Amino acid sequence: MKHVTLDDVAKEAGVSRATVSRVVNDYPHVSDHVRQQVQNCIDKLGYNPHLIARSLASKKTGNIGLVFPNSIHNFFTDPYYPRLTEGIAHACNENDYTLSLFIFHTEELEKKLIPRLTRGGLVDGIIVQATGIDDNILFKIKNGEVPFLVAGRPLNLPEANYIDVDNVSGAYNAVAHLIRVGRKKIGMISGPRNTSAGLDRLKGYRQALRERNYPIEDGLIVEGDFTELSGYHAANQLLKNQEVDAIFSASDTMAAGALRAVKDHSLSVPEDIALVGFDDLPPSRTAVPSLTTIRQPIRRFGVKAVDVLIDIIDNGSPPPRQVILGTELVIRESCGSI
Amino acid sequence: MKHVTLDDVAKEAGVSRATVSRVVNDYPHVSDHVRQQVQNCIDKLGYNPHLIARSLASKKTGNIGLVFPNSIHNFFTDPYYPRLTEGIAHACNENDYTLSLFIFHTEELEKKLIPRLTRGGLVDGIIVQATGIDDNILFKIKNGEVPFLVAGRPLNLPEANYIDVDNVSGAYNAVAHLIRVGRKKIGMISGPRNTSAGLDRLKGYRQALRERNYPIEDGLIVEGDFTELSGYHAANQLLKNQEVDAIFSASDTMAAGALRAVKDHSLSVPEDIALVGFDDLPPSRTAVPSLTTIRQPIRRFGVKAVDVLIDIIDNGSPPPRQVILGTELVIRESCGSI
DNA sequence: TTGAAAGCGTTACCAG
DNA sequence: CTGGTAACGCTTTCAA
Repeated sequence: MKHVTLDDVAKEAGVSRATVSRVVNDYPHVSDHVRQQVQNCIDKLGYNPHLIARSLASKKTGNIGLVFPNSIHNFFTDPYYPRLTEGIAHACNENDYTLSLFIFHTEELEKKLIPRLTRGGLVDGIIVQATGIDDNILFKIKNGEVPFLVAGRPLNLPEANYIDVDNVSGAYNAVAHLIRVGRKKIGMISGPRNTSAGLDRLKGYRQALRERNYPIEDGLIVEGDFTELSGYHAANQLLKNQEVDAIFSASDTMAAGALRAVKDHSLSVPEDIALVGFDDLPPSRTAVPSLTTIRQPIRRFGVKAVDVLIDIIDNGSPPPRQVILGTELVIRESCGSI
Repeated sequence: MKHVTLDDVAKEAGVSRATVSRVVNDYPHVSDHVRQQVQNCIDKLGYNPHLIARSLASKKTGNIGLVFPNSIHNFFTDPYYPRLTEGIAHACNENDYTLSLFIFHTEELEKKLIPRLTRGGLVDGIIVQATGIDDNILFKIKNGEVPFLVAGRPLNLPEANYIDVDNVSGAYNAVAHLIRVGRKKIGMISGPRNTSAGLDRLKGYRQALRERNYPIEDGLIVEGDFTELSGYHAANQLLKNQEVDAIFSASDTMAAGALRAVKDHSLSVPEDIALVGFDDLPPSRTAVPSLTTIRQPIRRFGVKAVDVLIDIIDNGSPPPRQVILGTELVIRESCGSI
């Protein structure tokens, strides 16, 4: 079965190719009568526009690229990324864009594919998850011809278009809540200090303590890498060296590890240790005890990212788009306030 | 900065466009001397082939579509899908294909995009995750012009190309192991009976019992939907109505729920209840107790899927490709045999 | 309101 | 081994 082309329809309807094109694309300046007749032929022949040909002629690919650099090694371990991906995919479909997914596992793959991505006319725009200080992938993308948006505040390219959640105020609210419910010594399991999420959440923690005149001790802060296991180790360290009565974890996944560590120490949450996470991923709701956490609108984040990127594609890059989404404190059992 | 084209390079090198094309695509019949010279100009001008134009001329898009129909509502809740996606994405990149991701949340979206996908010349092939008996999306795709491969055994299209793990023998081995370690009454938390994974794992359970002359009782089988919560409810039901001393769960995620239920009943794993899961997802290793489970090679599954699809794309569809990957019993603490 | 024709940047065939 | 040239299927001016 051969592909039906614009020409076939034109011939069938006895009009020119241009006219059919106008009908397909809902352009004005076509008489109702002709439009109807052409539409009939389209239906009759089962015509579908050839998207590649359209791209070539119109110089728009209708594709958006989503890039995870090789610094993301926990794509499937942390539910955050799938959820983000889902939101972005959904929004792309809604906006008649196709989503191309690039998960770079190695630097070689990056080297090979970035040029193709940024100069190959493959995509109209790129969303890249690269907030790390050493994510030089951003510079490579920046040198290309394709507009891009960073998911998260990019530490090494402050002037780039980006979208992020308000990590500082989120963390601040988490810690402020722990103080409010009477906890005296609050430890923190931070994220990696070479990522903006890690840094900003730590900043919020410090801000809250400072504001209430709590001492800020280095020993109270242990760095994790957003994995469950690192949360477990960090919490162990905290429990062994410090008499904390609360822990703020920079992610739910690490909080799960912390919970495990607390139990291993024969302590209980929230009686002995109040625990607050960050993200509000699905497992946190069903955990025992259920986890108090900072909800970030991951799915909305994805949708908004696509909106902003499309705006950049359509309307040109400057001024820089920098969007911050709010968070929300979700109180459950683990903080001991209910 | 204008895009550098084949013509630009040709002019610069003083040869024809055709020759440059041959160099770019590593074709034979180009003298070493000319090849070298052209290559220099390519590097000098920073030429990158325009992939869309190439697609149009060569009638190959270099794109593979990965489709999750709207029946998949737990894309980000169950780590299985992200992991699969990652494997597929990786394999695509390795093979110089681009992966287009389609997550259909609604039937309307399916209606709108399937034609584009199967007749729009958007992709060279499709991998679709749709094994359910009522996944009519398969028929729509089948009616298109694009070769496709089903991830999992498609219940309603047995003659389709598909790739799956050996669910029957995997489940069989899980239950046989429980029998081997001396359990007498083995309950099962099954998957949905309108999916092949649900059905086949149930079949393996029955097979193992029958072979050892264990009675097969309906009351011992409770259906879940692969979510943690359904595992929790199913286990509760099992523990309330039956004196089981072992539970085989058709997925790790449901096993996590079962573990929670067992603890709620003040019973312990593995002393009172031996527990075996299916999948071997990362959290199962760090669970307390760690989970005995059937490991399926999810990542390899994705890689193999791409291999097979590319084979179909290159070499035509018949004969049907039906690939079954093996599984492996991973013995940890929860079955009580160590 | 419609049609003719010139691209878009490649590939692939046919001559030489 | 190399060059000329016709596709590929569509969009987009420009004229009519």
